[in-house]
Amino acid sequence: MERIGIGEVSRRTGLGVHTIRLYEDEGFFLGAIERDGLGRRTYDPDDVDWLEKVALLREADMPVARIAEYARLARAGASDAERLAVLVGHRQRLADDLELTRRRLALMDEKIDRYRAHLEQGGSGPPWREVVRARASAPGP
Amino acid sequence: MERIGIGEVSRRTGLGVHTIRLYEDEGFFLGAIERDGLGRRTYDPDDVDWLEKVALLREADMPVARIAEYARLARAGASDAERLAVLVGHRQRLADDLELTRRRLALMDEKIDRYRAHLEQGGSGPPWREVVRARASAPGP
DNA sequence: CTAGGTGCTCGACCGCGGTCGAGCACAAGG
DNA sequence: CCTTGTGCTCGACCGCGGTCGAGCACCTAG
Repeated sequence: MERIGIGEVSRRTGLGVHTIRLYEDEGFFLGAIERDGLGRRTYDPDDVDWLEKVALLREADMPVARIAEYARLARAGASDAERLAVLVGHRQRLADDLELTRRRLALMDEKIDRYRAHLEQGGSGPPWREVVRARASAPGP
Repeated sequence: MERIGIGEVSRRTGLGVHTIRLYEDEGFFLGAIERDGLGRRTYDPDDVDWLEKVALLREADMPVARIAEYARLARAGASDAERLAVLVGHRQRLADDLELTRRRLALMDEKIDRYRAHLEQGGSGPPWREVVRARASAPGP
């Protein structure tokens, strides 16, 4: 087993060294990361494989705490169902996000359509221009 | 024109008073909010109408800075196209978000499918169990 | 001896959008 | 007089996930 340094892990995974250390603090790894005689972290290729897996979960926007939980279950030898549930739980969150974004998009489309309709109907400006004018012509005390 | 206090605005819009003051600092309003003799903000119904509109933009997740820009354009009497562009720009961002979330969802689905396939194929655990076992049976120094 | 490379810890800072509390001022009403 | 209600400012704090820098230790090559 070759043992590699954090810089090499960074190069292989594309993660910054600060981030890798952070992930360790958050409990992402399956076991404790060993140190060499100088106190430097040393990783083996399995660590890197695992790290790439959890980094992929991050790319899927799984929250750090969720990933930590996932790793904790793996460490503790929890049932398959429990681990799977974490993945499925996040999938659900993404599905909800998708729906939320859809609604927001619909909202913007509605606003934009109204705006355009207003302009085409000969509106010389948005519905607020009058308000701005009123303020301009009647400045406060 | 009735002038109402910030508490009443809060009640009408559902926004917290802190938030309303924050929005003022961010430049959301079309004009300066007047104060009464005691230094308290007073709003008229037009302010509330406008505030409800920008709050709707927030519900569509438009960033505060973008809304501020939108308001600035309205104040400055910018062209319709400019104002519309802000809305359309945000619409685009939402469309991008939607696509991103779709990709993340696909990623999770793939992971989950793989996991399930692995279990059905008689795997007694996830592909990493071996790694965990190896660590457990050969604990470090 | 010095420079360069690798790594360490600790703590600050970033964006984002609130959210809260302390400590104050003032008015109305019992 | 004292309470209650309303509001003010200023600055701290939250979650989230990094990202960075300072100051240090140590090895190796020239």
